[in-house]
Amino acid sequence: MSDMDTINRNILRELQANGRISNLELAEKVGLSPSACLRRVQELERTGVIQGYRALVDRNAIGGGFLAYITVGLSQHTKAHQMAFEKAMQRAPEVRECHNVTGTIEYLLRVEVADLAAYKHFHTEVLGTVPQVSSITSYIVMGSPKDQRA
Amino acid sequence: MSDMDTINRNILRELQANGRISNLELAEKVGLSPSACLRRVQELERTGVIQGYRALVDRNAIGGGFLAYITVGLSQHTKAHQMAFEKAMQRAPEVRECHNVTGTIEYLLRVEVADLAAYKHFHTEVLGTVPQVSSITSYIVMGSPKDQRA
DNA sequence: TATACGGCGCAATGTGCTTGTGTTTTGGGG
DNA sequence: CCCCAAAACACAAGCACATTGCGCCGTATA
Repeated sequence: MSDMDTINRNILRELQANGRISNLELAEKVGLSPSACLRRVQELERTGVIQGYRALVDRNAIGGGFLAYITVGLSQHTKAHQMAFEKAMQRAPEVRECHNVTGTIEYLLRVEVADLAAYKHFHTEVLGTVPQVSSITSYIVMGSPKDQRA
Repeated sequence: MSDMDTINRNILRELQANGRISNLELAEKVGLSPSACLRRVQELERTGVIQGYRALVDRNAIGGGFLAYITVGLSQHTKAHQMAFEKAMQRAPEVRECHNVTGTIEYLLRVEVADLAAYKHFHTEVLGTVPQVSSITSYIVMGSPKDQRA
């Protein structure tokens, strides 16, 4: 296991801010030689601390300008029903995140679609056709004052 | 504006899956020469379609193993109060996302902390000290069957 | 103190990025 | 149907960077 010293924390912070920073620049920022820095990054990747790298794409530019969070309650809480629901969410491309949560409902979804019409389609044709869904509450995102998704 | 043809869509798809793919490999996957591919990527970056690159870090490895979504309702809906609340969220490092949403509440937060104790601290010391907060509902994430955050 | 070990810096090598240039393709008008 | 202009592409050279082997040093252990 790679120990979490200050240098590693700095490396992760820099890579979270800019995943494509060159190893040279990264090494300088954290105060290491390029080789030592690279070895630490590779170790972090190998041990799974760094799970991968993603490009951040503007949703509006690719027809995903409509964003909503949805809470979903199930009428039955058996493992089989949960698995069935989760499978359905896996298949739906509009669903970007599906969290199993505590509270008055069971699931919290993040849904990205092109527009309100597409959202209605998802709401009725996708969520509406999954059995055991007992409650659906939509929270349409009007803006995100803070968004550090990575 | 860079037009969204099939090649560009493929480029974005590949970069969302692997933000550090080499330009050579990316070019081969989308069926272009390396130079043409690089020019398209640069154009996408220049026009803001690609907003940046991030490393995906395992939260458990850096002491952020406790994840929750929180819905927040305000007692007053004036612009000044909203701004004050958003400012407070900007300052709180535990808050990774803050969405302004429609519905029975005003805000949806994504909060990442180390453990339940840290969560309690955030709940009482941070959220509890912001005026105009009238309702707080926590949805603690037990698992994420699907997570395509990027 | 001797020794083993882990982490680091240095240097050389290979790989990929990057840009200028010529070529091909595409679209509109004669 | 052909021609021309503009955009997109492939090719190649130069260069920067990633990558790896090696020796050094500082620390822990017996």
